[in-house]
Amino acid sequence: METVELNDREKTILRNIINHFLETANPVGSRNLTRKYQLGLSPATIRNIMADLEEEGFLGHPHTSAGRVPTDKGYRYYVDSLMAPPVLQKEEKDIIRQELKVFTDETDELLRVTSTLLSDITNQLACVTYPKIDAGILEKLQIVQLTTSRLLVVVAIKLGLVKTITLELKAEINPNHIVFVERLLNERLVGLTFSEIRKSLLERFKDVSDTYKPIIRVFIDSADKIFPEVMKSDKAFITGAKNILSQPEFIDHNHFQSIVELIEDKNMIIQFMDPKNQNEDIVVKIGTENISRRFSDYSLISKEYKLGGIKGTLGIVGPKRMQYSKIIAIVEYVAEILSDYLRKGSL
Amino acid sequence: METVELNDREKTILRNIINHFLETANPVGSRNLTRKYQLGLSPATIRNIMADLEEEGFLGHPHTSAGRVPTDKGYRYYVDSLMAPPVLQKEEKDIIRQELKVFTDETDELLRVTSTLLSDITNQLACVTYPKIDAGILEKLQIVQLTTSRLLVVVAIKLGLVKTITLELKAEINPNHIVFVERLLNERLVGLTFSEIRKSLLERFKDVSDTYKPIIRVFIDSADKIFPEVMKSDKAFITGAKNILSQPEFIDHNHFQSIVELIEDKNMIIQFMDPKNQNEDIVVKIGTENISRRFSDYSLISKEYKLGGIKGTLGIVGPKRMQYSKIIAIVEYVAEILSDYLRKGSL
DNA sequence: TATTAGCACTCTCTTATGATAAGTGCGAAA
DNA sequence: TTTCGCACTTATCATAAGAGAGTGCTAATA
Repeated sequence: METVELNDREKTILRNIINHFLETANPVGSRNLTRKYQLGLSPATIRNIMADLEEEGFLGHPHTSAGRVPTDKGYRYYVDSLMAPPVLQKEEKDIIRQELKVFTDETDELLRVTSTLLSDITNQLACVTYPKIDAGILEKLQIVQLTTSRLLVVVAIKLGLVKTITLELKAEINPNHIVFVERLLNERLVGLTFSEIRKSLLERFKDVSDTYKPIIRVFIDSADKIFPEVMKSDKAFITGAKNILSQPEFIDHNHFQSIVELIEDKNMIIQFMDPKNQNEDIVVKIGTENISRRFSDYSLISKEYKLGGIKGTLGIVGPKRMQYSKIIAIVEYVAEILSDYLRKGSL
Repeated sequence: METVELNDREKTILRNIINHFLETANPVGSRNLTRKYQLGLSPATIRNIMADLEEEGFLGHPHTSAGRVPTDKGYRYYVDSLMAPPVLQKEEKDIIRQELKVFTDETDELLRVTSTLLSDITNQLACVTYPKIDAGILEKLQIVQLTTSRLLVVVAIKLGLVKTITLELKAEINPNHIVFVERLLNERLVGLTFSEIRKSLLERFKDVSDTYKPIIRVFIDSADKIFPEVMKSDKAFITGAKNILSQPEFIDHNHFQSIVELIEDKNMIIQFMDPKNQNEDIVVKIGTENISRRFSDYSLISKEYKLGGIKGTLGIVGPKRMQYSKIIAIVEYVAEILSDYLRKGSL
């Protein structure tokens, strides 16, 4: 795709068209545009420019005699070069900071609140994934014996996250053995990342004497559960369906239903937000820029949040027609605050 | 409300009308009825009977010249006296039992799978609440020290459920104190139900020496979190929105949206299924029989499942037009299997 | 007396029709 | 290069007409 240089007048027109469309959701015509913005140009001139912009692929027609609508390329250009820079007012920042000052030590609750906040203030479908503890470093492992054959394993990750798993054993267990195994596991695994542990677990405990073999065996077999890639099978919080559904693009029944399916099948969105596609910066994917065909009518704005080496993703999904500038600013700020909170906060 | 006795012919007609409506979702007319069922009666006669049934309040008209539609009273009579008895085929039972044989020790996962199963086979919105551990008996309490000022409390309930909570302390803690406090808590609380503990906690630890007071204090302050009424704040699994939304009664946009709000605000449904309104038997609430105005267009079928003294609720919500007989049988059987599983199973 | 036939009437749903409004594209004028 | 004027296109809305399904009532029938 060749890069086309737009002159100032074209830029202004394109910016106005998109701004107008973002507000009204109606295809914007030349007449309408001159009435709303003082451009010192007649509708006919605007039409000529519009025709040029359409030629270049920034605009489209729903049908011959409708107004113009931005294409994905148009949105992209808008986000990159035309829109107002994404900044938040001090008051808006204050609100976000306030809302996230929840009293909770539960990761669950914190992430849920974050997601709700994000969906409420952006009016979009929000998603906050669990942090990928894959890169987390094991700080301490403790075993609590629940019954003669059931163990609760407490896994503490550096910097504050805690995870618990119950293990079922076939035979009864000698409490003394547990103490020994616990010490052994700690001696050999503390300081390693989860992914290192999963890879090398078998190797590291080859030498264990037959007395403790059965117990160690269970740990090795359950390694994927105890030291998983992500924190939970139910890997994300998704909120705000009602926001997105009340938008005018969803008068259509099919769209409606596809969104509902999306919400119920969290995996779709989670994949969509896969941190693999994520770097330090905020990610904005517009329409067909998304890998999956199913999302070609939506835009995604997401950002990584992190705590040391442990990363998660948060963001929003919505119709392509959205207030990019404002929402980008919000997503960025929420990610920042959440990272701060995880670093300093009680969690 | 006076009880009206219907004669056999009226019963047959009413049953046929409702059965037909359940299938087609269209108001059923006299002509249509004679064509489908061999009744040995002319449309005119049927019309007379229909008029009688409408007089008694079992049927209604959407408008003057439409066919008849069951009223809530009609459905109620149908469920109580007309429909085929709710029984499942052996194969159907087998499928349910198979599906619930998931390999998991996590309560979360089990309940989620149950909810998914329920919504899939009933084609309705399914809900499975967390068990009310209020009546659960404390079996054992263990404290794991995560850092100098953070504790993980492991609460084991008789019969297999486990709950963990993290506590944040203001001051640093002496590990020896923890061992002492743990013993003390166990000595005085094991064997009591959660609700007993919450009520009497303060009283029971009045005499504790000043050395341990601060730690005990934290436990007393967090009693509602450690020994809560329900297992989790996020108290239920709700699945199957797409099923319910694909039904013909949801062509209407408003209905659509209200359902989506419902799914996001789990509290509504949970209250709706409140075990207080629940006894041993299956509960069927039709339309306006529901307390909340918001549910007057829906029917609820729910049943308690239990494990010793600990009870939860599971069930479905859907449009009043549903296959009552089949769904009642399914809900009943799933509750039974889940109770069995919780009693005998690995959980 | 219970049942049926016949008929006028009502309401919804679909399709056709025409008018209106918003917008485009293009040739010609400024 | 910009603007004007004009023919043309398309969506939207309201209205009208006709078909289809069903009811309610009266009169005839078994």
